[in-house]
Amino acid sequence: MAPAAEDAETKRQRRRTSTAIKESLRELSVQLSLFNHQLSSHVDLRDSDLDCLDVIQRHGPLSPTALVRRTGLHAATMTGILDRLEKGGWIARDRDSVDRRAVVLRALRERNPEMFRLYSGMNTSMDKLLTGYTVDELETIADFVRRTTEAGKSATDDLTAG
Amino acid sequence: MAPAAEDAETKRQRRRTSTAIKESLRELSVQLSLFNHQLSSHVDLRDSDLDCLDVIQRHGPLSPTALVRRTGLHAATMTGILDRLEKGGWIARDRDSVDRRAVVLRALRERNPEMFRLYSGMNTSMDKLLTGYTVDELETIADFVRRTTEAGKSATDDLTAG
DNA sequence: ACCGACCATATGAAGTTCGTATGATACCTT
DNA sequence: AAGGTATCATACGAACTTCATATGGTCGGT
Repeated sequence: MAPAAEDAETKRQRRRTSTAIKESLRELSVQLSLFNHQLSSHVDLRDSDLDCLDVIQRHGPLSPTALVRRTGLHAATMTGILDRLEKGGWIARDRDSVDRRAVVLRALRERNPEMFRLYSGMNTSMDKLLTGYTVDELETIADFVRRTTEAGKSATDDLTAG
Repeated sequence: MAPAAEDAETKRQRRRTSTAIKESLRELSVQLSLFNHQLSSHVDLRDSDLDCLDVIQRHGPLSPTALVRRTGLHAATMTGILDRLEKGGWIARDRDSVDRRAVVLRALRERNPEMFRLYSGMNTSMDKLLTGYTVDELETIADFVRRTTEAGKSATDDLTAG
């Protein structure tokens, strides 16, 4: 925890490091986006398709409308994304048993090994990188990443609305 | 620093936390990509355009070819991206004074305030979030973000080549 | 049983992507 | 110094993607 009061030098350092983190985070974002782009082209999908696939895997099963709300993408665009994901065998579209207008998106597992292989370089690098930290540091990092994701979600929602 | 030897319980915890970090990182990546998408549409650009703009701002001035190499995007696609960035007043294309085939890309500052405003929500959230950490924790985080970016760069290059 | 709301997708215009072609310039080899 | 090859940025065009709007089916309240 940060102490109740900090001396001037500490405050200066805090400000400098915070700025560095925010700048690096933007650079990380760019780099991950380029990584994602390479990933996409290797499996014959567009960049956002993988984003949607990830949401379906993580938070599914869910409906196209729910996915539209969560991602902020256009509904008609989503139909195209889901067409590609379905054609590629990444997801299934099931009819909702209750609401017959609705569709339920379910992630399939068939192509996971293929995906895992594309991730293996990044995965190995991360494992190596993480061994350099204490368990306490790892928990700090885990917490930071989770909370930054939350911040990203709010910021995205604000832009989607505004 | 991690101690030379860890007991079994600590090892278990380390493994669990590392996995959590990697999973959260993927989620962060998705969230940042969706944020980036909203950002892009607000300034009438495509997602990758902002990635390229960021690289030009951070590592420029540089040539289209250098940018193609750094990002792994297709050269013909890059022409389109640069057309949009130039038309929008984000960058200038200067002729290289030495190599007359070449072009040098230079970031302009005119629209930075506009961009800054779109970032302000995320920026404020991050500032709030970061006050919850000690200076030592902040440095751990800064280091982690930098090294993860490096890992991402290598992993991207591997996919681009392979 | 109606009616307004909602769900997913169809439609088509405008724009994007990417393999390949082009024209200009640089540089190496002899 | 001239020829040939490589490299630079962009043009071209076919295939595809995106998105505003339209459509047809289904739901739920009254």
